[in-house]
Amino acid sequence: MPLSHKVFVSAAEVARKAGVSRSAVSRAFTPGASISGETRQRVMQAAEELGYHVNHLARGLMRNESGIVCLIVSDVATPYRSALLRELTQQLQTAGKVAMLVNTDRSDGSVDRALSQAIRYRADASIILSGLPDKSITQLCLRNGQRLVLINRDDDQPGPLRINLDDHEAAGRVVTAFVRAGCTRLAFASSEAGTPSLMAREAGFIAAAKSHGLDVIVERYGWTGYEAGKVVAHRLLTRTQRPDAVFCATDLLACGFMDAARHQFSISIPEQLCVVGFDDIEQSSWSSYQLTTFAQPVAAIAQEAVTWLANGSSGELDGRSVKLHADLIWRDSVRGG
Amino acid sequence: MPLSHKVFVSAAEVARKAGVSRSAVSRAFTPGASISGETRQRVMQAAEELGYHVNHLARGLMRNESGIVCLIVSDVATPYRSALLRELTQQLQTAGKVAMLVNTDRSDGSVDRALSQAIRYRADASIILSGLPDKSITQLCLRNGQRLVLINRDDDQPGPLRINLDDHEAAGRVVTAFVRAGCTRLAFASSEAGTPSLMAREAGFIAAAKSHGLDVIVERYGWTGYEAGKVVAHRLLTRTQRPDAVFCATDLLACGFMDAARHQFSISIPEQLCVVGFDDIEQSSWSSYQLTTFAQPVAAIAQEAVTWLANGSSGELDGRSVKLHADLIWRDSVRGG
DNA sequence: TTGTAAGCGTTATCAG
DNA sequence: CTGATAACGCTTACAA
Repeated sequence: MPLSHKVFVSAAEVARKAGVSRSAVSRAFTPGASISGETRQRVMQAAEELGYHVNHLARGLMRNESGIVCLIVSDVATPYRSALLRELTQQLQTAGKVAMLVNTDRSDGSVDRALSQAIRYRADASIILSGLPDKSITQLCLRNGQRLVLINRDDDQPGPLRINLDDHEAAGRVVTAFVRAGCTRLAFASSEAGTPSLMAREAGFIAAAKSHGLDVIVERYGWTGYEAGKVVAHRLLTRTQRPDAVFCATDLLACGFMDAARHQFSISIPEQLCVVGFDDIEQSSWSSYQLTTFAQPVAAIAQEAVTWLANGSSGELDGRSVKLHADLIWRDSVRGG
Repeated sequence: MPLSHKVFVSAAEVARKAGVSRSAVSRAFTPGASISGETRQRVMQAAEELGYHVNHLARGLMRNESGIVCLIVSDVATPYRSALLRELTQQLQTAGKVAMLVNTDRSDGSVDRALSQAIRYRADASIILSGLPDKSITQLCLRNGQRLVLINRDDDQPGPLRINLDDHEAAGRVVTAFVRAGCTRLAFASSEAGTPSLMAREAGFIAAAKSHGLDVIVERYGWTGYEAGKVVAHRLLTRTQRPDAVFCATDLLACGFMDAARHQFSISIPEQLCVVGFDDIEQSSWSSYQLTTFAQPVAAIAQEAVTWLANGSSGELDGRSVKLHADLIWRDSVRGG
């Protein structure tokens, strides 16, 4: 138990030292407040000497605005997730907010518990990168004036800001690329996670293939990571009719897939097999992979979220649905780029 | 500007609905408080129905303990950093704390600004993963009862908990491995970041080499990442006396180094060149690299930090220095593992 | 522009 | 075990 006998210096002490009232101190630290330059100077100097910092807990209590934005995410250590996280925290900071990071696992109610945490700390908003909250808790947040951003969750509840990519359409472009490269035996490599983005990519790929008169072999395994890519590669590449083009739902999966294809099956990419991924993680640009893939517009996603948060809520249900474009980055894993 | 006309439900409302006093509500939500099972029931039900959540801003104000721990870090999107971040946030959460994430850049005073943020939110502690704070602000934190953890910063200020690895000694083990593999032309590949860990690895490597009567070629470039590894590889591998063993200060650097060596210089690893890295990021275990490297004991680091925080401060200067061991993970980038 | 005073939602203290 | 009351550190009418 921390005894912590009242250690932080308070505005009252600064006021006393500066010879002004507490309100003056408060005003000195409030951007647009009506205070004379001279008193502000005096206050600031006293604050400096005493090492005073405004208590944002108390300020948040009064203003009914904590400045905290809660980031709810699982698998933080994953390249795409951590890139998005970096972008989000940075933009949040420059917007004068502070990020609270809550890790979720894939267990039931994990996101709901995270949102409760956000409510307890009276976060101004929560940004959800993983999982989907229960409808009831979403309502609770909204009712309490806590704003919600759903990234790549493809939900249709009104209220939250929903930021999504054009996964379906992007997947169609993969088919075009494969067909142009002369591929005919298409496969889709994915995981069993079944997230909206994964489903959309799969559906879009299959639909576009069908319009070209082509079938798609779909293989899914485990969680969307490197290892899953290897497993799926084994399943796909030991078939009698081996595919000559595979769209991997994720770059991480694609890396595992390529490694297995090359090192265990001695298949050369793109000569014998074309591969496309999704996310454009850093590793995709490494010489060992040079993966053709779609770029997650992380900066744009973060900007969309942060500017929406910066503009105060205009009504109860000010949530919109934003669809962002994923650019195809051509590298060397598909013939005829 | 959010109008947010007092939306969150307060303890008073719960008290009224449950027909008890506010204190009863408070007690119902305080683990070891003296309250009868029956009233707790009544309170909890009313709270449930109203959607009440304890306001941690107010609680923190009273208890003088916010439950917030501030994580100060740059380059969050980097594999090793994000892995440590995941571990830290998870363990913090299970310890009942909540993580506040503050991103720093490499500019001057960046860490100090981050610490100010931590102070404003009255964080119970700050964990610093990058950079080093100014001595004055460190003192300010300590004086205010805010605890400090420095990870891999190798500082000697009293007060904070300092968690470091045995970098120097580990680097010595690399030399042994290289010598055993029959290597004689040693090189050290690093960046210009000049962090304590990097310096320790370099010094340890050179010292151990000298004790074997060997010289070390040192090459440093830019910031510690994949690209730097490629640049350093170019410099090292175009020498007339090409090294036959290189210790890379970081796995990310090693990946870039290996890719350049193999794809641009057609050097085979480990036959013609032995490589060792540091960190054991996920990519090091991928088939394309199979890098022999040192494992950062991220779980142990996080545990050390969290348990120290959990045990309340026993005095002003309760900081200790902890030295953790980095295990050498043998893979295929060194001959004769 | 400034000071006074009220109030934000809690918890701690102290009677009962 | 329970309820009133006084803090906690701040902001913000309101009045001067």
